[in-house]
Amino acid sequence: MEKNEEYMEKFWHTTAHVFANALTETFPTTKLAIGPAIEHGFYYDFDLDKNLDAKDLKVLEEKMREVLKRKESMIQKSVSVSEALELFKNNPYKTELINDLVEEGEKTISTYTNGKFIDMCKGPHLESTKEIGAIKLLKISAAYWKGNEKNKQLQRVYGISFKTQKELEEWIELRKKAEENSNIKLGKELDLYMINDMVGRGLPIWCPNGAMLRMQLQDLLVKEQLKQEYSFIITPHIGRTELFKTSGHLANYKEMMYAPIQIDEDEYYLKPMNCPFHITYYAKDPRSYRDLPLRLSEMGTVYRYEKSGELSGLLRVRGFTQDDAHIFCTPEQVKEEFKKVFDLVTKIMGILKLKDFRVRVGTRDPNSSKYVGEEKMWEKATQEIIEVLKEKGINFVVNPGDAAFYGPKADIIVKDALGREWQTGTIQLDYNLPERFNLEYAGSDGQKHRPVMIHRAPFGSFERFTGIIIEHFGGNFPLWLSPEQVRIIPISEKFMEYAKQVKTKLLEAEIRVKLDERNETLGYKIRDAQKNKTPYALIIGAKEVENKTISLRDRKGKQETIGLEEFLDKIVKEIKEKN
RNA sequence: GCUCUGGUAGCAUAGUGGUUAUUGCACGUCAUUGGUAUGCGGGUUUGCUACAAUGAUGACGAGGUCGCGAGUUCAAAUCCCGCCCAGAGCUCCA
Repeated sequence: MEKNEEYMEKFWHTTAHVFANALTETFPTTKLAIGPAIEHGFYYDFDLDKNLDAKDLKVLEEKMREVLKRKESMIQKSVSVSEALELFKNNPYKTELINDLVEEGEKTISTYTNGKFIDMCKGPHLESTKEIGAIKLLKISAAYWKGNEKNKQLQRVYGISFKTQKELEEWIELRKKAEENSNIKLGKELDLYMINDMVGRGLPIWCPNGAMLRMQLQDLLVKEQLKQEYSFIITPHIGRTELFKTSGHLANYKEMMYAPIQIDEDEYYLKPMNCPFHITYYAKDPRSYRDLPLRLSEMGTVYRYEKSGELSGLLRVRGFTQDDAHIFCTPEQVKEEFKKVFDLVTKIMGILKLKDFRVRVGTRDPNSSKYVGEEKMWEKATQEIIEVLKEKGINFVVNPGDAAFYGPKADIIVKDALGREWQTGTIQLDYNLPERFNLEYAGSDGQKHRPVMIHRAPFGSFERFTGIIIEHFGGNFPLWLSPEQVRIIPISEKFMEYAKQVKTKLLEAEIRVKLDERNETLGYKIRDAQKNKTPYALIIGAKEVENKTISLRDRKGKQETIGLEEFLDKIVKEIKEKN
């Protein structure tokens, strides 16, 4: 049933009409806005003076079933614009939509009728509502009319439907499974991170397991960046007002920054970005074209104000560490540097089995004044990004108006193991900041020139990226990434001595290993290792001690007996290959 | 910030006005045990096979001003108000 997208769209769209029908019958004062089918199910936005709650949803579900029992046909009818305006004269939203359509050149308006209920809609729909056998209303939320925060807030109800009750139940079951993978749930279960009220919202503490995971990701980045001749620097978390004034952050980014801190006679701001500090380093010495490109990297912690409702587990926080770098180069080097960044991204995502990524190019919104710098520079920068993407054969879309205030950007969007898409990293070209800070280098002609900056963060932030990685792997991290790689389980205390020898040997080989010394049953300890998603459990008993072997059990339950040395070779190789 | 739903021990839960707030896991002590999680069934033997459900040896112990603060009441985890926090969604975004 899910396979035929076109059919499901019709199916859910028709269900949306059934919902609207039930809604208007229950609450006749409802003013309907729009109600499309979405990837899984449908929603309907409407204006109603009463805020609906969960009880109302139950009532509405019942009403929908009544509507469905009538088994009405969906009848399409095109009417003239004036007829449509008359038909929907009491509904300001439909009226606005009709006027929009007229502006786009439409001469007639399409409507659909089932029974007594009529809605403006271009379709297509099912022939009859009788095909819908099971419905469920999922949640209520607020949504802005036409998606604009400035517009009136409407109520939105999400729902889904299927042909049979069985399919509905299967879908609910599937949804539950996806929830099992949530970074919030797994973060708790695997003791990866915590968020504490007293510390503050949006400010996670990384627990040892999570910290290890993050350090491994960082290690991967550091090593790959060294291969591309990056340098690393470390900068402070706060800086004086003057710095952020010069950078333009106070003029363009202030609503994302926290209130200043008074220190002696001066005002300091928590840094929302690392760029001003990196630029300051660049400006320290006179630069020559021979120094460029200068690739400056920092795992830089920044603080940004996020509206309270936007915070979510590790995915959206208020203090986070970016895998930041700024590449200072000549205008001629921009394309080459851009290519190298994409090579880095491709390589790293490949290692993390996130091969299916695409790029969204954010360009300037011609009608907005929030940007700094000349239009010509923007055009050049945008052009260069697109050229590189085309040359590399990377999938991309252009999203006008999505640029940073200092330059166009390319956001990286990855698809995880469950097929969900996440925005992770970002690459931004910047012709503006070098200008504002009056950066220069001496060219081969002996003249002063202006360098170009590329801001880039392949992961975006360790917080968000780790959150995505948790969900992507469902907690079953590859061996090299696992906080605990091996758990040693002796069958009884009698074998503890050999177990300790094995532990020492593994520790010497830089393997993250724990020895379970608790006085619990073998079954309990095995179960515990499996629950913790530890890649390998080593069971050690009389046979193993005698033969200098270990009994190996992976987290899926597969077992084998192999020699200790053989195991060491195997695991070291596996870690090195990052499989 | 807005909408809805929630907040009971480390985690997960029961409890809608009436003694000392329920249960499981986790934690501690002791005991028991030990070969690949547990339960039940089957045969035959000490290792298999089939089915089913789910985070599991026993006893004891410890753990909670029921998110916070006012209010209603003889009596509040329970009803009312305010605030805080979380989740989902809108908007925004690394």
